[in-house]
Amino acid sequence: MIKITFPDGGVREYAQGTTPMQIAESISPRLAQEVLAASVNGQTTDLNRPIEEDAQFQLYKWEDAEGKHAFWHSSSHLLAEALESLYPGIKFGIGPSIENGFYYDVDSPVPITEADLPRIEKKMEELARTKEPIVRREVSKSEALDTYTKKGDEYKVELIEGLEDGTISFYTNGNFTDLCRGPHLPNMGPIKAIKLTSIAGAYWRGDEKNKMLTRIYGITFPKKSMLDEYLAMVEEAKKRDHRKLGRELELFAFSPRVGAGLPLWLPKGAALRERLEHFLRNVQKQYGYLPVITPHIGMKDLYVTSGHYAKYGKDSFQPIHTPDDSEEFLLKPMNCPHHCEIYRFKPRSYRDLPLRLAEFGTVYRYEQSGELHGLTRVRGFTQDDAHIFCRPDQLKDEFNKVIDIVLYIFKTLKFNDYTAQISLRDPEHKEKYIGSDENWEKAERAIIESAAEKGLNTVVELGEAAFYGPKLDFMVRDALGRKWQLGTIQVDYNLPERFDLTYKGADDQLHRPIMIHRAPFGSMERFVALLLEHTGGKFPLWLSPEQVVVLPISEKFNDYAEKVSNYLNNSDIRAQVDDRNEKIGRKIRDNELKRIPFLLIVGEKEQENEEVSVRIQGEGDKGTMSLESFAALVRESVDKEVEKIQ
RNA sequence: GCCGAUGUAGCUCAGUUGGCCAGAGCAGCUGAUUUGUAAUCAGCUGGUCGGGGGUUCGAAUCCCUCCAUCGGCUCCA
Repeated sequence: MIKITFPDGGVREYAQGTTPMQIAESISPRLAQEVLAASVNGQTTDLNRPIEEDAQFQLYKWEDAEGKHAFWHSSSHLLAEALESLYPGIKFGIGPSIENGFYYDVDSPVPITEADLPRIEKKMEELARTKEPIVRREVSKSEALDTYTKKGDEYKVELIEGLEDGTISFYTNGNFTDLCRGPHLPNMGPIKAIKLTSIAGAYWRGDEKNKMLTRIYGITFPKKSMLDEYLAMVEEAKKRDHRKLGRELELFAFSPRVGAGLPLWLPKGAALRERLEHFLRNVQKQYGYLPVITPHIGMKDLYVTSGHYAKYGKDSFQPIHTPDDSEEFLLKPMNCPHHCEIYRFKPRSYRDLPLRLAEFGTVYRYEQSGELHGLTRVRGFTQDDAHIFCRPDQLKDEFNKVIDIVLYIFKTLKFNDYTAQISLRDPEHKEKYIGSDENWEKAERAIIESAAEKGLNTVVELGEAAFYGPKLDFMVRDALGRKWQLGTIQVDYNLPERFDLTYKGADDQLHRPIMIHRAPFGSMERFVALLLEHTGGKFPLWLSPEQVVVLPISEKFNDYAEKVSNYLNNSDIRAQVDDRNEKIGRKIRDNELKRIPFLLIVGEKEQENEEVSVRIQGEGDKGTMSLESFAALVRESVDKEVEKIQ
């Protein structure tokens, strides 16, 4: 007998070789129906793999990530089986489960296009209906190699070559056998609703030097209704796409004549951006930042010195030449070298530090054409940049203060579901980075310690560091679940060395300052994009480009409406009058769709009593109040939204 | 940059076995209406069918090419 310990602490005895499925059945037949995967001693496993020893044990259903992944991973095998029967001679790369569904990378002798997806779906449905079992078999490395060499599948051969003997297993469903670690569903029966969502190219092993395979994405569910719900949710999310809202709310635009990836900020977008800048300037002022301004170009040599030219010169807008061709300039791709030169303006004392130089600096980077994406990835953008030059003993404190700023901003703007990502150097490829091992280790330690001190819930990513130093990035998802880096804090020992920055210490010796790069928004463009998607265009009152629109019932009350609007504008409230010759219902509708926070309806009653009739966006009619109390209401609402820094 | 798809009026979209002057709704303009809490009515304007080249008696429709956009991949100082 073996002892099986459950998550709630309960222990039951089973015969040696009992499978997770049998355990589930022994608990309840209903559970056995719903269970999708199990874990034994923390390792997820197949439901029909015998357990030989005492173990910690857990069953997973659809509600658990592990259950979903087993489900989707099996679905990718189902997709592969369908593909193999429809496209003889097709070769397979990898086919994992992902956050929402799964994909399989294939190399097909005939091109597969979007139009083929329904046919493949049908085949998958047909195969799933037979409830074919998924069978695991452990094989030797030589047998595995032999199988795929014979089949002529060079991708699988390459994968097997990288595996250790004794750890290799095959899974078979129907006529399809795949190299796979598992775990899987016992059979394809539970896969009831299938949707192949898209088809795309993907480099083999993620390396652009390799051949591009065809990647087919899909998602499956145990019930048709769940698929419908998922597809409806995706449709709903698309309505919050910042590119769509940006046009509808007249915030920003692009023009092919100006150039791809070069946003044009429309008046309302510019107003919004100005509010955000103003907000951040105030916060930074309280934290002792000093605003500076630097030019949009710099001599090429500046970036050679910083090391950026060697790394990114080829991927930048190419040099701007003087008329006589004697000198070369670069469109500023980053602000740091300019700020280093400000530091060098005069000799610095230890008493001057930390020196915090801040600039809303517009930079230009030649992003690959396929990478451009609305406001989130552009070729010209404005960083809410600052560089903190400090002594080693100040580093931790400065770093912590920057984290405070980022958290304050995220809290104020209600970005609650961010991920704090610590991006470290890839220890396998140190040659991709500049600077000494010692400095890298110091910098990485500083970030890890600060994040821990601030109680951040972090994930560590190796190989995601900047080439000059490690980073703490605040990642936020867009409406469709894609992750974007917003706030970033970076420790840099390298630029101070390259620019030979020094300060005179209390010991009368010259010392090297440490530099912190930081941008709480990341860039104004990306931040506004994410803010748009998170709010669906319903900005907090303090940020709304238009806070109040006054709607006169008819032309007769235009003068009074104008008077109301003037009063509000004099009280620092952004108000306008909608004096179009339209019925009140029409004006309400149009302004609601523009996400105006407050609508004031004024007619005869209001005019007589110096009152306004108030509508709150999305909430409807709130009744009548005096003009003064309405202004007070707006002021209070704004104050509530922006909590003071303690 | 790579793979695939898309591009028709300011916006959303009809229109392809190649064939009369390319359509609708919304927006815009003009007029009527003077309105009480999510679309008043009527008339009118607006398009080198993304750009260029080609095939054809004839191209929005077929081919080539460039540009832009979308979904991925790669990249992201």
